[in-house]
Amino acid sequence: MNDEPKRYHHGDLRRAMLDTAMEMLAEDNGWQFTLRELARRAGVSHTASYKHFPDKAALLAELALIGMDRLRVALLAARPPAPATLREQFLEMSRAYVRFGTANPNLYRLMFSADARAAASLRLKERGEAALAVLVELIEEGQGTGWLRRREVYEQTSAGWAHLHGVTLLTMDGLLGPDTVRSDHAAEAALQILLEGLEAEKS
Amino acid sequence: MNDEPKRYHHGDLRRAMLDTAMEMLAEDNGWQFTLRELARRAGVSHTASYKHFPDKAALLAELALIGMDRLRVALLAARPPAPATLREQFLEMSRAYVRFGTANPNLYRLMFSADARAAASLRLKERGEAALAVLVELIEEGQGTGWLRRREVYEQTSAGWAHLHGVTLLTMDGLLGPDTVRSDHAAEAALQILLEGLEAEKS
DNA sequence: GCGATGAAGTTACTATTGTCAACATATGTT
DNA sequence: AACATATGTTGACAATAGTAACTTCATCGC
Repeated sequence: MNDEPKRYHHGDLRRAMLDTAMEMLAEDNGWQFTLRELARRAGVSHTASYKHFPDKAALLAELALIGMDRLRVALLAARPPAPATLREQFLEMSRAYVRFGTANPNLYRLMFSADARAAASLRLKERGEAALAVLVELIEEGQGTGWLRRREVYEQTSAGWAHLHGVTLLTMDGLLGPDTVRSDHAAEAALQILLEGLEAEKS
Repeated sequence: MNDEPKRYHHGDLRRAMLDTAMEMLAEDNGWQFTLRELARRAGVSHTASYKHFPDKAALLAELALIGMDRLRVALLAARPPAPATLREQFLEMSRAYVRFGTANPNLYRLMFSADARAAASLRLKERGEAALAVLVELIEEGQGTGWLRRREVYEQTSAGWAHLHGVTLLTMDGLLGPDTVRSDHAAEAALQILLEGLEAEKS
C-alpha cells in the first residue's frame, strides 16, 4: 500500500468508492447521494463506477452487506468477558445493537431498506442472520442453564431481534420516550421488559 | 360528487392526487414514483401538484400523516367488544398493528422514513402518538387492574411500540421466522413473549 | 522483449426528473 | 361587469442514472 498518489488506473477504485460512499451515507441525505458526486469525491469520472457495480442499487446493496458485517463485529466486541452472567452478556450486546443503529442511522436504515433488499435479498438475509448468530447462541445456552424459559429457540430469537430492531429505529426517529431526554431511559427499560418476557420465572 | 367528467378546474385535485399517490405507493417502487407519472394518472399537467404541495417531500409527508390516521382507525376497529379481557384486547390490537403494516408495506415504511420525517417531523410524531393512544390507555388500565406489572407507563409503552414496530418490519422483510412458512407463527410467538414481559407474575 | 487481449477509465449522448417562471383560465366577491 | 385570486398549463433549466464508443494501461503467452 501507500503507492504514489496519481495512478492512471487508481489501484483499487472499487474499495475506494465503497469507502467514500460509506462516508457520504453518514451525511444528511442518506443514500440519496448522487453517483456523480461520489465519483467527484473519489476523483474519477462519473461513469467509472459502472465498471465495478452494475448500477446504483448494487452499490447500495454492497454497503448494506458491509453494514451487516460491521454489526456482527460490533456485537461480538461488546460481549463481556468471562465472569459475566448470560444476562449481563445479553444486555450488553443488546445495548451494543441499539448503539450501532443510533451511531450509524443511515447505514442501519439502508441495511433494512427496500432499496437494498431489492438488489441483494438473499445475501442480505444470510449476512443478517450471521450477525445475529451470537444472540441465538446465547439464547440456546440460556435455555440450557435454565435462565430462559423453554420455548422454540426461533420464537425467542424472533422476539428478541424484533424488539431490538424496534427500539433501535424508534430511538433513531426520536419516537421512543415521552421526550428526547428520557429516550435513553426508555430504551433501557424496553430492554429490561424484553428480558422479563424471555426469562424463566424466578424460583 | 359524480360531476361531469371534464372540469377545467378538476374540483378537488388535492384530494385526487393524494388518492392516486396512495395507489402508486402500493406498487413496486414505493414512494419512488415520479411526480410526472402521478400527474399523468390524475389527468393533469406535470406541474399541477405545485399548486397544492410545495414539493414532492411535502406530498409524501402528507401521505405519511394519512397513514398514521389509518393506523389509528385500524387499531380502534380491531378492539374486541365487551366481554373480552384486557389481554385479549391487547393481543387483538397488536395483531391488527402488524397486519396493517404487512398489508401496506410501503405506506408503513414511508410513515417512519427519513424522507417523511424531514418534511413533517413534528406533526408526524403527534399523529403517531395519537395512533398509539389506544394501546397506552390499555396499558394504564392494565396496571390499574393488576394485570400488568407496575412500572412507568411510558416504559411499557415504549417497549410495546418498539416490539410491534420490529415485528411488523421484520415480517415485511421476510426476516422473522426461520423461513417464510413459519413467519406468521414467529410473529404470534413474539407477541406472546412481549406480553409475558409486561404482565405481572401469575399469582 | 513484445504484441495482443481485456480490464479500467473517459467523453459524449439520451431520456427523465424535480422545480421554476410566465402565462392562461375559471371563480367568487364587490 | 370587473377585478383579484386560486387553479392549471406551457415551456424551460439544470441535474441525474445509465449506454455506447473510444482510450489507456497492465498482464500474459510466446
